[in-house]
Amino acid sequence: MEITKREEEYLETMYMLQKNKGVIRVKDISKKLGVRPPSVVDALKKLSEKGLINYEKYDRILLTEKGLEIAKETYQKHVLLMKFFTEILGIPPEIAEEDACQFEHYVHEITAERMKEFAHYIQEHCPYVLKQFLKEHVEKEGAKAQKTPPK
Amino acid sequence: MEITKREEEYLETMYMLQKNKGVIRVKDISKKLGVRPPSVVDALKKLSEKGLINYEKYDRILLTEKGLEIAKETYQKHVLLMKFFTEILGIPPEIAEEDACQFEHYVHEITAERMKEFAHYIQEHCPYVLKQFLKEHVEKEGAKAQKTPPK
DNA sequence: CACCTGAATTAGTTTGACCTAAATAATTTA
DNA sequence: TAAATTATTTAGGTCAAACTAATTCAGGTG
Repeated sequence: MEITKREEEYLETMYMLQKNKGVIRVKDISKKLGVRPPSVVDALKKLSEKGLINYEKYDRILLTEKGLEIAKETYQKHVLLMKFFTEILGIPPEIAEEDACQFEHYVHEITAERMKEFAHYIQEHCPYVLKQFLKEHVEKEGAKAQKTPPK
Repeated sequence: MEITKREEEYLETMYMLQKNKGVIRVKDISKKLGVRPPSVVDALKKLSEKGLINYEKYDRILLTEKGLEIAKETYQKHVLLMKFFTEILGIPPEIAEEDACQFEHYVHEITAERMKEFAHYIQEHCPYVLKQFLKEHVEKEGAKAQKTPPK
């Protein structure tokens, strides 16, 4: 049984809900993924058939061992990509979030790993150059974040 | 009318065929995208309805102004991502190719642009650190490429 | 010029992922 | 606890993107 990118997304979302709210509800998945509740139920049934979650209707939803594993892997890639986009490239969080949310499902293991290594390497070996790059390219967001306007 | 990621992919492929072979054939699109010819024909009809290509059955296929524009944009992102993955991260071309092929359809303009700027910045401001990073992380491919084994 | 082959197309299905509207279950509250 | 509200589920679509099998067309060759 193949697992689709979208199913990965569902698993990751459920994992995060579990972590943050302690419980996984259809409504919350629906909200997070921007789809209607019936679509979530469809997905839950398929994930259940594939043995990635335990799901009985009107009952609580739980990730299985296998589902959890996939969710965690995906989530880790997400975090790693977010760090790269925000800390190295200086992309605003909302945009980085969207980019990461897509790329996490496609990026090869080696590429993800290399991005992490690169980030560390640069942060260690030329932090000043990185700082300078960010300063030169992140004026707008810096300005927006400014709570007290210069008088 | 919305344009899908997959349609973008078709346009990009046709653009490349046009550039390389001078003519766009169903069979070649089929081969490049790894789908059967009828699927290509389906796609061509839709793209034609959306005004992105000129297509009459059994006739030659041409990108319209609008189709060409989208194809070029996508292609440019592809090239840029390839450069980043191979020249900055040292990812092997075949893998970089696959990553780029997906990400090019999702990445935000700002992120793509920033990657380009970052690449230039690093190459200019700390080329030695970059060289060192690549040397330390690209041993395997280097070894594989070695035609004459050290005796 | 008729035939053959390979390319392109049509017809008819399938699958994933979504939707709306309507029904049912669970939970809250008066 | 009965009624009202909210959450979840079912039923019945739609749409994009693919597929196979069968058909039609175009170009080259005997």
